[in-house]
Amino acid sequence: MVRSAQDATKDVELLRNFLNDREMALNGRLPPERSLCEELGISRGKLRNALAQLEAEGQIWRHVGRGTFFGPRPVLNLSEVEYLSEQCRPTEVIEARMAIEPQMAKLAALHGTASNFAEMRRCVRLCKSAKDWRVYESWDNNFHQAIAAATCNKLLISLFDTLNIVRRSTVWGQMRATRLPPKDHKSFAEHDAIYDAIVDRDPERAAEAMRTHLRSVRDRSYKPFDD
Amino acid sequence: MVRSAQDATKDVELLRNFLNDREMALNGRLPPERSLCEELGISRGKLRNALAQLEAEGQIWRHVGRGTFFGPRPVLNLSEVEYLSEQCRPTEVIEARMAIEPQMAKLAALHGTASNFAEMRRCVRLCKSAKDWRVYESWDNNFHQAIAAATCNKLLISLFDTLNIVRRSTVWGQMRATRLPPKDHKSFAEHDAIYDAIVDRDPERAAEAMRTHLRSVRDRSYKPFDD
DNA sequence: AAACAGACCAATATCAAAATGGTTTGACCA
DNA sequence: TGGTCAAACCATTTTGATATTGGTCTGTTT
Repeated sequence: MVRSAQDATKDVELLRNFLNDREMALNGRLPPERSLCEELGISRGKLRNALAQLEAEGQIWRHVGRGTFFGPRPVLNLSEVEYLSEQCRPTEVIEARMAIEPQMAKLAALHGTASNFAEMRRCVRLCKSAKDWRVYESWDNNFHQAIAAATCNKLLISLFDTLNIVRRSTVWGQMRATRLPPKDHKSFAEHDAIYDAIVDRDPERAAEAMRTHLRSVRDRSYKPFDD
Repeated sequence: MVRSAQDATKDVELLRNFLNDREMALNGRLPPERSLCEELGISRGKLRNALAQLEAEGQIWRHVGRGTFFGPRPVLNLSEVEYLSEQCRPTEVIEARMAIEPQMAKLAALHGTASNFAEMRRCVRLCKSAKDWRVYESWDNNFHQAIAAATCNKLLISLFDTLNIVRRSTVWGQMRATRLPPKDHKSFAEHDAIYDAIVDRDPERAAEAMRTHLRSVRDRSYKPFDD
């Protein structure tokens, strides 16, 4: 027993030294198991035991067909938004929106440019004049996207894009109760409030207006299920 | 002149009718241009002009090699984090973290489970005992990821993953000034504060502790450039 | 009983060929 | 002269067959 345990730790150290000598880069790929076990002079079973320990420590991660990689964790984000859409309940989506979009409105008020504001104004206007739910949703979507663009932060814009795709694919098909959006749709005033606060360069008011808008959207969409 | 303008709008209407008759699904793919122009009985040039107008309206989007798709906007998120990493300056990354992570801490305090807390405690402990910067960063990363997991929101977790990947790839290689992390590293107390607030189920305090931590990280990392 | 080598499996990468949106060219026509 | 059209060409992406890779099982050996 002691003998085999010593051997196991010995194999792990052999592997550790190999990684240190090679000065593996982050996310660098290790040689395939079949090559590596030969290179280290140990059997594939021994090698796999050592790899398993390093994986448990979070030093490497493995994936069938791809290989073994040096790094702290497997990359969970699959970019398969369809997968996310299936996994996410609508309440999760609205929760994520309420966590992120007010902050984006805040940054939009701080960093937005004149052309950002013009685009937002255009979206608000076309949203009001929409004669079809599908067109309305399109410009409502463009409005929120314009706010994201106004943050002037490419990373935030990208994150919002994925959030937005998931939102659209979960909400799509809902809201067919009425054929046309009403003239006095509640969102119109809320859009105006968000727009005004951002143009006034008032971050806190912009965030609060966005929260109010999202609360309204949430209550309008999920009230049937809540009560 | 009037004649050609009329023809142009006529082509657009022809295309609109085609889409309505087919009842295109969201993100549905249109036939290839070469087939569609034949099917509609117009030249490819005319078809492309009509498609261009619909694209300007945000009704469709096109991509070389992929096709023409029905939907409000091109899908910007390429999931190519490497691209984002090149496009994003470090200040954008820290800005995005300060926008999102405090909200996640808040939700973690609301929704976290006992096993989430245990994982967070483990990360904090192993972070303190790290004898190497790389190991320290690994457990610091795991700690923030545990907070994301505690939100119990798959969408937020996924968004945080991409944010995190970009962060790691831009920050990687920095911070080689000292060989080992100091025993009294400032982040240790900050991690404790975040962990305590979350376990105490105090959302506002958790968010504030996270903001403090991120401010500290930002000042420590980018002070050389700011002054 | 444990370790090993080989074979097999499912998932992924790889690479050439086909497909697709975008552009240019030259002929044709009003 | 200005516009239209068809064909060719380009860069990018998809597709499909093949090779590669981590994970697993089996029979043999020690």
